[in-house]
Amino acid sequence: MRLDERKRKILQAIVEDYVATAEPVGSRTVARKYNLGISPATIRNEMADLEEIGFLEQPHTSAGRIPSDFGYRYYVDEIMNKIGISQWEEAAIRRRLQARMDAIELLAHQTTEILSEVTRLASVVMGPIWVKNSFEYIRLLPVDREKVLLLVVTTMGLVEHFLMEAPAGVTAADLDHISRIINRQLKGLRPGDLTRATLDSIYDDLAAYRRVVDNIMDIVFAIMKEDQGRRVYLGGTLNILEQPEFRDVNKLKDILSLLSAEDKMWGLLAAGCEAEGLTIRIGHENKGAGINNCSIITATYQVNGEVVGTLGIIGPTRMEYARVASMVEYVSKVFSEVLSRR
Amino acid sequence: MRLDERKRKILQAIVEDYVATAEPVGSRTVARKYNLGISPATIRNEMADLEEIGFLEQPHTSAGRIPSDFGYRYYVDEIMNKIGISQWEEAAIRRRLQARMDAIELLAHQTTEILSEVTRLASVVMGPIWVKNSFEYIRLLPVDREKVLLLVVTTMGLVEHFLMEAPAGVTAADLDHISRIINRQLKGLRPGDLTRATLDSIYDDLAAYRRVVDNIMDIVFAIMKEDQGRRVYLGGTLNILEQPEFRDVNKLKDILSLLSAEDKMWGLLAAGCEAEGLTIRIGHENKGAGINNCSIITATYQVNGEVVGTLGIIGPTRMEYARVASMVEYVSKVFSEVLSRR
DNA sequence: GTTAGCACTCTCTGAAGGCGAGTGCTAAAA
DNA sequence: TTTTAGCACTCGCCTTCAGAGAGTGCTAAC
Repeated sequence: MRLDERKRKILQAIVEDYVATAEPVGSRTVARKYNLGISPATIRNEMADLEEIGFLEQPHTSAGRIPSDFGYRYYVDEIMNKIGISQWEEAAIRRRLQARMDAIELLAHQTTEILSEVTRLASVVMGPIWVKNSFEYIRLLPVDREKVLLLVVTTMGLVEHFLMEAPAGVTAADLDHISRIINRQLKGLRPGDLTRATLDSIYDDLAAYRRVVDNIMDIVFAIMKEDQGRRVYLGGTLNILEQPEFRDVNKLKDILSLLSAEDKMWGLLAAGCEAEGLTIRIGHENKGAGINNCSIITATYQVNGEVVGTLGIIGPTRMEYARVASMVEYVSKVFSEVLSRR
Repeated sequence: MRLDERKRKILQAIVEDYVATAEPVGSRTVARKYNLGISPATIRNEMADLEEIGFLEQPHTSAGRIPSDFGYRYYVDEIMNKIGISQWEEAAIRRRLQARMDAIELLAHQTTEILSEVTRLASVVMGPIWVKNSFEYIRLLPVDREKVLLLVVTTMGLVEHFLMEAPAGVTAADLDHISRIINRQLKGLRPGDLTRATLDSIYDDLAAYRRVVDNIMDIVFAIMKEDQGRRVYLGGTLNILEQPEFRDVNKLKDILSLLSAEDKMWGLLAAGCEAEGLTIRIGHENKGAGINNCSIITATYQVNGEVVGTLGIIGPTRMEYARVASMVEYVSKVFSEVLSRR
């Protein structure tokens, strides 16, 4: 199907305007916004033609036109310009995908999923606060010609392990040397304590192993950097749609914007951290947050006996407190166990 | 604040009815559904009292009552029965939290998040199909007195690693022996090929190491079991709320039920697997699925050159095809790279 | 102290009518 | 022959209004 230039231009204008506004596009709009040098009446004629061959549709007699599936298809195949994405966007995507995720992050994610599944509410896990946690030591174990296992152990007995690549020339003795130096420099450091000077000093001492050390410090740094703990994991956010109180679009917007504001969520969850165990906050008791008609049930969780965070659910004040509280409590118990055992 | 028994009963009835129905509760309803042996008129009097002390509210003059925040607070503190959760539920939670998640799962999750962030649409990653993948070998490396590193290598060059506990008595020689036996039995097996007989045979040969072998086979089994690949990862589902086409609650329900139906989603995504590279399916072109007005853009991803799955986004037919297609394509490229490099 | 009866209040629903956006057609202009 | 201006017409959206229904508060009787 071949369209003349003018029809293509009009189809393009309609598709792009509709994509941008989600409103049916009228002939006047096309004439005004896209200077094609023709009058609305002419455009109306062309639009009638485009409708006849099935590229446009009218929701009702006196509305503008919207593209049909076939119209989009033609647009995609014949009209649209394949725009590339910017270097900046590419870099952002690449960086995010290559960022290391640690085991706790994974587990937290898994936990939100379970919590929201059993409670049918939106769930939250506050990433652990590591204030009382500090660097203990790393170990490097050769696995095969190109792979080395890195273990990072902290005072709370948590172990993170990573399989990394290493140039073939690095021997077991080299690895021993590297880990000794790093351990001496970092021993006892808390998240946030890692300074530029320490890093430089390590690189000086290990100049010969630049590539391997790069890899190691990448990981150690990711584990030790301060803001890592300030994460909030969300799950089951779609469950809130099931609640009749959120039929109202405005209330929905309110709670969604709260949920996606990490700092506010952090504040709300940290409040539950004061007392060990279960906390139920009903409606206005969640002060500060711009939410009404919502309750939050949280329970603290522990790593090796120390309270390091909270997890729980958010739902309308109208909720089955007894059932949900038991669920939250139990999940926090198992979560603590699983964390402590690693 | 002390309430007499009858007021407690009435408050309880109202809270529980309102929790269940989300409708203001009238005196008639309380009298009919909760046999308290008193008439609606009496209940009305009591309700007026409860409203006066702030435990109940009236949305408007001639509606039933709903609990206030204080009412819920009293209910939670003084009335509700702390019901435990069933053993069955406990077991389910525990099982889910202790289930192993492999590295690909983690990466897939991360990828959906990135995709939906850059496109502002709901994103999907179809878990890899491992048909052309088979078991190559495991390696067991002692890490310290109680920990052993398990590496599972498959023909596509993928390596999964796990840190597991082992009884102190197991020596390096033992581990060597164990891995030799397991490797001989499993070599070349595909996902789904692992039979009961093979398992039994392994346990026979390694009866002495029952506990360690249990741990290992747990992991290997998780990696090799057939349906593992049939997973679909979702991300950014809340983004669909931003689209004006889903203001309509029914359309919203439609797409949400589609998104949560894993088998249907799998079908839709597998369709994009036929041709390597980018696939754009507009509206009705997504046949079979009960969705209208939705388009799906997917791109295949590879592990070491082999196409093993697809990832992409779902949004209204009204979408910025050019921009979104570029994003999906680029993410699939980086995802392939990251997967292949491990 | 409890209950039946009754007037009253307030929301919800559907119908009716006005408004406005946008079309299709016709006839004139280029 | 193509383009444009003019105009009547259509149809969804919004507001208004009345009737129905649910639930209350008050009063008087039990």
